[in-house]
This record gives sequence, structure tokens and C-alpha cells, in this order.
Amino acid sequence: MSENTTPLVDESSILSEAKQIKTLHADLVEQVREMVVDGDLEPGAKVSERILCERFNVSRTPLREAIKTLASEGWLEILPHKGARVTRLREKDVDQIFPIMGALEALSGELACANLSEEQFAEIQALHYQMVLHYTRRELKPYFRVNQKIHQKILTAAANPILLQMYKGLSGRVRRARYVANMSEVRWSKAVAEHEQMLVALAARDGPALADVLRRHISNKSKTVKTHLRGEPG
Amino acid sequence: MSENTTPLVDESSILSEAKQIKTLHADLVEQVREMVVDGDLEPGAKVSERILCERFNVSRTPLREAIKTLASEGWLEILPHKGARVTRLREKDVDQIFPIMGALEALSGELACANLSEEQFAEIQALHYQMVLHYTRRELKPYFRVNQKIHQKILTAAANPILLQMYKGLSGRVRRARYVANMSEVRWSKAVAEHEQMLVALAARDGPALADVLRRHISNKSKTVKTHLRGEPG
DNA sequence: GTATATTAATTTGTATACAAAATAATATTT
DNA sequence: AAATATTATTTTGTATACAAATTAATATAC
Repeated sequence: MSENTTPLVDESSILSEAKQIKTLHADLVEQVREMVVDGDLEPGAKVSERILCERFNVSRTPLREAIKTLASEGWLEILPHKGARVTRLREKDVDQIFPIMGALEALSGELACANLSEEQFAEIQALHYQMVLHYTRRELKPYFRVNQKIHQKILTAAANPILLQMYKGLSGRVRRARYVANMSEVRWSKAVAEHEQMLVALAARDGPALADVLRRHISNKSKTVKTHLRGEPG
Repeated sequence: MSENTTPLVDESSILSEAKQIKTLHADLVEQVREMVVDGDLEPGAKVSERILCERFNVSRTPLREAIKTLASEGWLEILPHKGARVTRLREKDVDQIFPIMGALEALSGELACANLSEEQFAEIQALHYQMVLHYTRRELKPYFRVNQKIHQKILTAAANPILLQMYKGLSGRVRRARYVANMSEVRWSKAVAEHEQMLVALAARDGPALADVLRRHISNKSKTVKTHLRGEPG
């Protein structure tokens, strides 16, 4: 509800609320991941161990462990003896990732409909209208933020932490591309229309319908991103 | 992650000789993962760094990196300052994992139907009949092996390496449970019937139909595994 | 004898040290 | 001057060393 929450990637809230036991490794995974998500480390950029060690005042050991974890999560690519780079999103990757996100979102829709409480629905509904408002004002950035929250809520309502984790992994990898890819006016209006359908399906707890909308929604998003990727030089 | 998915280093595919570069980290990831899959390390067992270092004649540094990677892949759980354990499958996990596998398999079915060559279909068909033969002879182990191969072939035909990778991650986590869970006679015959339907759908390149069968198939499998898990003490 | 407290041993977490490979810089040849 | 070879520097990969926390063992109290 509060606006200061930077979106996405805070599994700590799900996994363990109050954990005093912290390791540098875990911290570094979180922090470096955030650097990638926020664009402090741009796609394709080299991830220098020395630089990051100095940045965080740690030795190479925990940092390297973090790099390995982030590589496994798909954020970084490791080239043996040449170091790590931020994974760059190619059209090929978009082709692979979006259908998977579609399948996972569709599943989340079905599960959410089965589990959704009236309270949760009300929350999503509120976010929806908030998003529509941003749309009418053509406020892209806030629109995106609320949009993300809605999808997050649905994922959460699905009550499947593993599903949520996997989705976040994929979502993070395409996040920047999604954000950067400006939608056309017509596409934007269609996206909002799709969200209207989501709300209807959610209200009726119609799992298959919601799954269908979500799949179409993300498929369209994929097209937008790909168009944008094509327009940009590698 | 680094089994037979497409290499992250796409430029090297042209040069193609640089595959010989191996790091201890990558090797260890593979070997320890295999130990888990093969049951050399049983679910819930503690993964001692010292033991494994001695086993593979390596220092702790690359081994710990491997452990972090395997934890990220879901094979191990790390308890800070207490070490790593082989992830134990609880009924809750089964409830979460199988629906996701269902969604991913369904997607793979759709994609496979879109891409499947006659040659690939013939291969799957051959495996299918081989599997049926094992069924008639009630040879459970070979049945499972061929079964796995069929699903693997479908996944491969989907031509989506990221999808394959994610599926393998989940599949590995439930592999032992699947294997150990003896099917009842009636369930086994139903499973074979489902496989027949898969072949029909594949032959017709009917994506939705195949997706549907795969989803039902894995849903039934889930029930079997859960029943078995319940029968066993935690 | 059981339970708690204290100490010793092991194990994990992190930092440093050294080896090997890759990159940058310099020199050499044409 | 361009291209190649050679050397120096940096960076990654691995091993070792030390610190902190956990587990085990021992001692003490009841």
C-alpha cells in the first residue's frame, strides 16, 4: 500500500521475516541482484570481482559465491577465466522466457481463483483502479509499478512459493526490457482492457478464464518487447 | 544447469573447440548433483564440506561455490553456520512442484507440437512402444527409464532451453520420490493409457490436446507420490 | 543418574596467498 | 606504420589460514 516500496525481488518477506543470522554471501546475492535489477550494472557489462569487493568491503570468497548463485539464477553469465557479465537479453531469450512466464502466470491465475479471499480480491481491485487512473493520466512509470503489484498479488494469492520464486527469476531477467519498451497508444489501451478482463475473471473466480487472459496478456507484452529489441542495435 | 542446455557462451559455439575449459566449480556442481540424483546423498542428509573435499580431492573454495549453486538450483538447503543438507521432499513441496511441472510440461507439449519433425516423432513413437513392452512385462525400472526419456524428448522438441532447464530442476527434486513411489496396478495401466493419448495428440500435432494429457498425467502422478509420502514416516 | 554449565573439538564463514590464465603494454620484426 | 612476438600487469581459479559459530565432550551441581 505504501509507496516507498521498491517493487520486486524481496523474497525475504516470504522466506523468513526476522532472521538475525546473516551471511555475507546472502547479503551480497541480494545487493548485487538489486544492482542488476536497478540497472547499476547494465546488461552485458562485465562484473569485476575487485570493483565489487571494494564497493562492499568484502573479500573475494563470499562475493564469488554470490556470483555463482546469481549466475545460477540467470542474472549473470560466467565465462571461465574471463569473469562474469550481466546477462544480456536477446530476442531469442525473450522468445524462450515469455512463454514460460505465460504458463506460470496462467497457473497462478488458476490457483489464485481457487484460493482468493474477498479481502485479497478487494486489494487487487483497488490496485486495478489505481492503475487505470495512471493510464488515463498517461503516467507510465507509476502505471508499471502498480501493474507489477497486481501481478505480484495474483502470484501471491496462488500460495505457491516455489512458483513465485521461479516467476520472479524470469521476471527479473526481462524487467528492464519490459520497462524500457514504450507501449504504443493502442497497445496500452489493449493492455488495460486485458486487465479489465482479469478483474472480471477474478471476481467470478473463473480460473480458466483468468489463465487465458494472463496468457494473452503476456503474449502481447512479448511482442512489444521484441519489437523494441529489434529497433535497438545490439 | 550445466548439463545439456545450450551453453551460455554463444560465441564459442562457432569456435566450438573451447569446450575443454573446465573449472573445478562446474565439475563439482555436476558431480555432487549426480550424487544427489543417484541417492548417494539421501534426502535430509547433511552435506559435509570436509567429506566431499576429501572425496574429490579439492579445497573448500570451489566446493563451497558448488554448494551455493546447487542450493540455488534447489538440490540443497543451506542453514547458516550449520551446513548444507539435501533437500527433503515434503508433501507441501509436492503440492507446489507438481502443478508447476504440469504447467511447464503442458507448455512443452504445445511447443513440441509446433516444432516436431517426423523424425523426432518417430523416435518418441519408438520409445513409446518400448515403454509399453516394459509395462506388459511389469519391468518397473526400465519402464521408468524409458518414460523419462519420452518426456525428455518432448521437452527437447519444444526447443526452449530455459524451459528445459527449469523443468529439470523441478524434476530432479521429485525424481527419487517418483521412482520410489510404486504405482498400483490400476494406476500403472492408466498411466500407460495416458501415454497412448499423448502419442495420438503428438501424431496429430494437436498442441492443446497434448497439453491437456500431460497436465492430467502429471496430476495423477502427483497423487501417487503424495499417497506414498504419507505412508512413509517423516 | 539426570540436568546444566563449562570447556574442547569440529565445522562453517571469511580473508588472504599463491598459481594459472587472460588482458594490456611493450618491444621486435617486417 | 602495421603486424606479430614478448613481456608485464591484471584478473580469475584454487588452496590455505584464521575467526566465529556450532556441535561434542567433559565436568559440575542437584
